[in-house]
Amino acid sequence: MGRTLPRNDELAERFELLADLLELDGADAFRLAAYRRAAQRIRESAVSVAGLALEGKAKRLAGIGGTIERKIAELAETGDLEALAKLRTRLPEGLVEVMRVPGLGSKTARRLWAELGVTGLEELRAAAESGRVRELPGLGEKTEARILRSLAASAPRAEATGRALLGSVLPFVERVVAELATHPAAERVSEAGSVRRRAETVRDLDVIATARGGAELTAFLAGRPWVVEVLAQGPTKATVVSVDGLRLDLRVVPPACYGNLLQHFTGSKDHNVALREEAVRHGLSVSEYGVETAATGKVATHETEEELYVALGYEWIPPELRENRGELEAARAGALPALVRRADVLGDLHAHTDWSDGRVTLEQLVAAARARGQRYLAICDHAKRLGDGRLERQTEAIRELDASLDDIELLCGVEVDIRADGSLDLDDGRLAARDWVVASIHSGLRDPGPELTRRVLAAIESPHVDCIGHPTGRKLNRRPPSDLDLEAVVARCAETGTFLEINGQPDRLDLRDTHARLAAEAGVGIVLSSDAHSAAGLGYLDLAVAQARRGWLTAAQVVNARPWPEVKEMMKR
DNA sequence: GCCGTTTTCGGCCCGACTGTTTTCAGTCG
Repeated sequence: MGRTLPRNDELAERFELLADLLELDGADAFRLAAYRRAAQRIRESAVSVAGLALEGKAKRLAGIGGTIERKIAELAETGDLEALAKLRTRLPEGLVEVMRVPGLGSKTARRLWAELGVTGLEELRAAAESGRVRELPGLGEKTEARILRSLAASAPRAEATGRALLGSVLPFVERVVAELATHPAAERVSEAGSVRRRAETVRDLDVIATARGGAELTAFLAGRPWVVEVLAQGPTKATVVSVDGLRLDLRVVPPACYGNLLQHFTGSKDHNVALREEAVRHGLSVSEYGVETAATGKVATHETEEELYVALGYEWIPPELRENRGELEAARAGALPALVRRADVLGDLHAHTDWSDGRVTLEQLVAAARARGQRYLAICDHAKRLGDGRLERQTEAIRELDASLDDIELLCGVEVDIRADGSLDLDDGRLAARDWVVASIHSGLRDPGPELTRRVLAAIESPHVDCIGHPTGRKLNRRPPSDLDLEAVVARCAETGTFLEINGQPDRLDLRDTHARLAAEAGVGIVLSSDAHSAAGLGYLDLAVAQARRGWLTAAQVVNARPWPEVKEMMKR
């Protein structure tokens, strides 16, 4: 085998840089948009796009044509792009950062370079501090002050990604929606934006409402005790900052176009752009205020999203699918999947107690699971904490508790480590006696892809391993996914009948949406897990369900959307 | 640069806000 192929995120980064430099170079805006669309498509792809390009198959991805396919192949073969090298000789690369300063853009950045010699953030700061920025025609004192504010604010923040975990904000948004709904002036209130789409991380929070008296409702929001700062407040809009530093936008809209506005503010941007482009081809112009028929100039409004999508020729599309990943075509054909719902999931197959690193007793965890209506629960404490006969004693405790309960079935599971050599940290005899076995990698996550892949494939070959836990080992905002060859893992899971997990821990959500979709389409059973280490942690199952829905999964593709006896029949052993 | 149920050429979502302007360009979501 020759050089290793560039990863999708590495390819995407190259094309994003290419687009930025082209923008600074004054290239046609549609060309830049094409590179950026392609970059996003590559980043989201569940399969190696470099691999596809070398086989001439990358063109199958929407937004990638012959030119970009050749450039991907060039990157895979030479490690660089001629186009990029050429631009670098013409433009200072630091100008990209200047362009990124809020309020500035490519045009302004280019002028700052051409007229003041600014080639990076340091020179920008110096130019602003010495009052030279305000001397350029079209720029003034306010712009100069804003640049200095942005530079001061962004320096310490550079480390953080600035995006909050869905799991950490969702309960808050739900509380805000409920609070607003209790106000007498409120009529309809809904979450919107990336939270409504259940994106794994979000930058800010959006809520929209209809109301008799918008000013009253925005004033009510601004006066909530958890609000520490009011950035804007008027009759139709308020922006506040919460004690946790979360920015929340409330928009109050007329009832007649509630559907149009909810759709608009739910996004995603890519979904809306694609939807509007398609509408234009049908002689319709879509905005947040309604749908205008170009020929007559008549504007139709829609009280609900359902009416809006139907008027445009689609089935209503669940928010989790609105990422322009094929949902518009499917909705037009009436071929959207019936997504798995929370109520479909009958049991939880991955939870911990204080027999290992959980923070609750077995009894407490089981009580919480019963309160949530779980019909079965697999106790999966770490094998390495269950030596010296503790595994056997825990088994007894689980069996005894199980015998005393008739509304829930308790399973003696285990989470085993996949060691560096691919072996498991529990012997075959004990593994065979478990009801359910999750195997996970907890070490060497930065090792080269081929090594990690060998380890996971070895675990898949074990007749006792039912499911691979948090397969890529990523921690959102903290640790990138490992270089595991997921395509190879998926293929072998499909052949052996091994399941893959969507781990619902807020910072894991692993598998991610596109990988789950790839695996399920290949016929691999997907297990939705809380990986709870506490009673409240059982609620992370909801996040796993959300991620599954973003991965287009139906109940039939979810292993634990079945009663336990049927799960047992699906298992490979 | 991509794309096609009019098109292989000529389109490419739509509106709000800001700062700097006398009518708009740039930026943002």
